[in-house]
Amino acid sequence: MSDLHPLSDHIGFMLRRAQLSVFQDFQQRTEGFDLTPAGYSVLAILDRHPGMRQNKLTNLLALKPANCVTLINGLERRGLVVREKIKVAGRAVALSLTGEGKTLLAEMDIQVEEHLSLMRQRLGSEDHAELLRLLRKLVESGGEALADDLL
Amino acid sequence: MSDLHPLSDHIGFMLRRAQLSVFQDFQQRTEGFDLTPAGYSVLAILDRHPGMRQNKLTNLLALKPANCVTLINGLERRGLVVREKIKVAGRAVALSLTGEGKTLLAEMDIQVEEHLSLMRQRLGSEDHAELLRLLRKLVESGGEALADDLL
DNA sequence: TATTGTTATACTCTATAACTATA
DNA sequence: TATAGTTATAGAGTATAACAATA
Repeated sequence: MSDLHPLSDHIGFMLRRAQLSVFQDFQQRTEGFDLTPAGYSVLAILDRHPGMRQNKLTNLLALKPANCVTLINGLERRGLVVREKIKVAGRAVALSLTGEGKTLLAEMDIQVEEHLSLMRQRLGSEDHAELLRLLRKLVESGGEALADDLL
Repeated sequence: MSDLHPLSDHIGFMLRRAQLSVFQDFQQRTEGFDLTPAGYSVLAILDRHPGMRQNKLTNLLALKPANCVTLINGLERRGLVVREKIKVAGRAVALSLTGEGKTLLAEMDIQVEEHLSLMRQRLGSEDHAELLRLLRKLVESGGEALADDLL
């Protein structure tokens, strides 16, 4: 097992390298949509869970609240997302996609699906599924809930 | 398969989450050494491959040359690494650890081994090996050579 | 003169603390 | 007054282009 690269069995290093490779393909394919992976994530989540609070979104994406604000501001300014005040606690806000947001997401999803396809192709279907399983296991074993109490 | 988190089968998203989790543990355990994961990587590689050129290091770590300079500057200023001019081509430089660099690395490696142990424990030995294999496969299938022509 | 390294700089991401608004 | 969000700001990480030094 290659002692060639002394870091090739450091999980953190390999995760970084893998992420680099995957993000690069993602970004190339979604050029022109002017959405970072993070921005895309927001749209993708709000599409399936409209009315989600910023709070919750922050947890699901593992962002800091302050940075989430900036992210949403940008999406709102572009008319992709709306904030609606709700009466639950404090300053709470419900987030949803606008029609424009849904449209953009749908268009972008075509590219994203191709991206996911290529990743699956690069690994082979079986290994691809296995990798996802292992990543979930790693994250969850670290005490991070992936889906938390989603609702 | 949880449609709970709409992104849990996006490889890029999961890689980010996993890296977050792994790096967090790495950083906690190596607090006090005042070395980022990148800085550690440099020491670890130079320890096993003394005399390596900056050039090559840049490739192995997937850094930009300009950023590698800054990184090495810091390590050199701290007396952990030395640059020696060599006569190959252009401005070429050979990098090596100083005694101090070796000492620091050795101390840090104790913590790093504990970190790697925990990761192995979190996944189980078998899954841990499997994850490494899949990450390597993913990176290499992306056209990135992990060990290149290392020498 | 091609190769390698360096400088300067800017942009994005992430992190922290202090502040605001509302049930 | 606890909760949710916001502002301001600083630091790390990463990217690009133009430049310098040497075989």
